[in-house]
Amino acid sequence: MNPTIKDVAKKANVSTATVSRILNGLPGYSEETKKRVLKVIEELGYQPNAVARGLVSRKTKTLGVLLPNVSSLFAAEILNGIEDTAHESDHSVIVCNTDSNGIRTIKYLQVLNEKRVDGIIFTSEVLKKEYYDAMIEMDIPIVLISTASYRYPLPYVKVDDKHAAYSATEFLIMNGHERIAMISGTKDDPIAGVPRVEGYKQALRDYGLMVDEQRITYGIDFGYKTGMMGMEQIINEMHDITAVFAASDEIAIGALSVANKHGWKVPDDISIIGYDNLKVAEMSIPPLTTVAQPLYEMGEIATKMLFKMINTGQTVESRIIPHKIIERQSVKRIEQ
Amino acid sequence: MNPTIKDVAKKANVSTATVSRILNGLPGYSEETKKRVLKVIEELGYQPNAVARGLVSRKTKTLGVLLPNVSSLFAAEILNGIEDTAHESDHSVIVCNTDSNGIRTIKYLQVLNEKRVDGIIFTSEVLKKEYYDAMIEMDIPIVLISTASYRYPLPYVKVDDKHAAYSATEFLIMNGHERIAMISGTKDDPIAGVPRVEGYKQALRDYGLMVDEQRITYGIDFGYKTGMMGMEQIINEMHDITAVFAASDEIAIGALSVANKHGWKVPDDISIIGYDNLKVAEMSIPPLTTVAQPLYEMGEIATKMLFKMINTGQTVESRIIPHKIIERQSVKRIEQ
DNA sequence: GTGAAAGCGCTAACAT
DNA sequence: ATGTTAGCGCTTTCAC
Repeated sequence: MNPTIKDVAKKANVSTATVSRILNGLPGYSEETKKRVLKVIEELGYQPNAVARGLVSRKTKTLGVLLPNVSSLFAAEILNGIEDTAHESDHSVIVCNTDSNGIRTIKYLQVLNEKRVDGIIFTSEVLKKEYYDAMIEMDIPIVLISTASYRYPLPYVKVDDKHAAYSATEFLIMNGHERIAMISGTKDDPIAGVPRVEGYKQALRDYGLMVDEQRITYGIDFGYKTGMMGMEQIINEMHDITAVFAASDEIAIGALSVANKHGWKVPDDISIIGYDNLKVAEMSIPPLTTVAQPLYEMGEIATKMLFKMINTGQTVESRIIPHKIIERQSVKRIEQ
Repeated sequence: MNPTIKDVAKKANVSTATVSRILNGLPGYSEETKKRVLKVIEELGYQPNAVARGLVSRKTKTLGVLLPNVSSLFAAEILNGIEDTAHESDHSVIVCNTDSNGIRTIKYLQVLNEKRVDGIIFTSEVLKKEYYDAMIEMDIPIVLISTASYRYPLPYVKVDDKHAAYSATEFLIMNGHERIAMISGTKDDPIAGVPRVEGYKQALRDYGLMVDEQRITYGIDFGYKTGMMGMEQIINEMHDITAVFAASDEIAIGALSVANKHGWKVPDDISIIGYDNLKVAEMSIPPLTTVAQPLYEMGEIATKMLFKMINTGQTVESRIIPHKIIERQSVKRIEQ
């Protein structure tokens, strides 16, 4: 059995109040008793019970993180940033793999509420009304990562998707490409879908190039398979394309595979630019040029925002994080 | 303010005991009062406080998971299996990124103890004496994944590393290869290092092939860079090699990149077999032949073992999980 | 500088 | 079938 504060108090001949003060650095005891109590704590191997502490203090020093897919590199890097930052401030994080499943998400929100976590980070998914309602009910600080809601006033941390997609397309254009295809993910995803397609179109328009809906391919997610299917379609149906903008690195890597399978050399026969800058981007053949989202930092920033809200009780400003192009070897400069 | 069980009791004109019984499915109330209480719970939006509950029941329904590197695909898949399984049994999981750092690990163990988690899963790292001591002190169920300790009696879930490495090497031999190099990870890692090298040597010996220490390359970890450096060395110093056994998929992918950079075609000029079967293994060019560790399932199995220990209080048998060769396109059959 | 005691929200033993 | 009550291990107010 773990010793309790009472055991410590008894053995040190003080009250539990004094032990508590010493443990929490509050004033109200002499150096001498402090020394004595600390010695007893040491001897007993006493470790305070955080559950009891949480009950009275109404602070559990734990955060909840909701992710659609823990096993993706994307989520893993964000989670890493969150966990490191939480740890620095002595907080634990509970991971919740929502699987993009509505009822599972609601279930998690309920569990996090029952466990009285101090704050929640909600990642990479569209914020449905029912989620928002449940969150409001909980009345604790919440920060969004890589998603945003214009209907609901929750602070978020994300890159400007439209702008980032614009930059990627522009990069291709600056390298001499004029017939550029795009492999998008889910067609009507309001976060990673629509805005990226719009950024792509906008860039083409701004540089006086033709926007052709036929050059845009959609998939069922932002994964490898979507990239493979998109590239198949491009190779089979679009014969004059010189470059493709992939809406994610996984898509880009799927595209790379298919290009390779068909004997197309990247970047000599076709250029590809990705989106995200996952670790795999530098491990691909050839290393992938991509527009980077600083995932780890986004997790870090969101967590710091959350702490600010937790500690001050105030709301905090959303943050648009700058993206940047990471130039590697999947895009070729071509001369007109 | 969240309503408490008292609020519910008062509004429903019953005692808190009755509410508690209804909440926990214990006998002792009429259908009618149950209906009435449930209605009040609904109206008030009451959610039981798991912290208070945990204090009295001494069960927090949360598990702690220690991982050396959350952002690796390897860890992410194990974590995924753990989280899913825990969720099925209504438990939460706290992730702890140890960063392979001793003092950080001890710190986490302490936090998990203070938070009174019901069990711990310790992953992919050598179990030091100080960790073990801290664990014993906590006196809660613990399961190891992808690591084991012969000195300490903790149940584990892992593949037989030596055997798996043997299988990989044997696979190469069966495909006609006789001069096989190996890119290992950390030289004296007792789990993923030494046994895999031994399995490799054993296979060569068993098939009457020469074991040459010069054909083994060591790195600083089991990552991409190690693979790159190893392959550089193989290309520069070992001219008659026809196949290489990489001690991890990341190593294999690093090797793939370097081979490609030097204009060596895989598998035509050199064959490569990996280890792990991460998701990236099928995304590489060419898709990687590898010996699979069922990571997700290992997380699942370990979690179930943990629950068994938690629920029965009994110890449980360690599990050696079968590995298997996943044949893709990075190994060529050669004729003598 | 220190202690007594109430209370956080719940469960469980014991009454009735 | 239902209520009373004593804790679980801690923090915190109020006394001294």
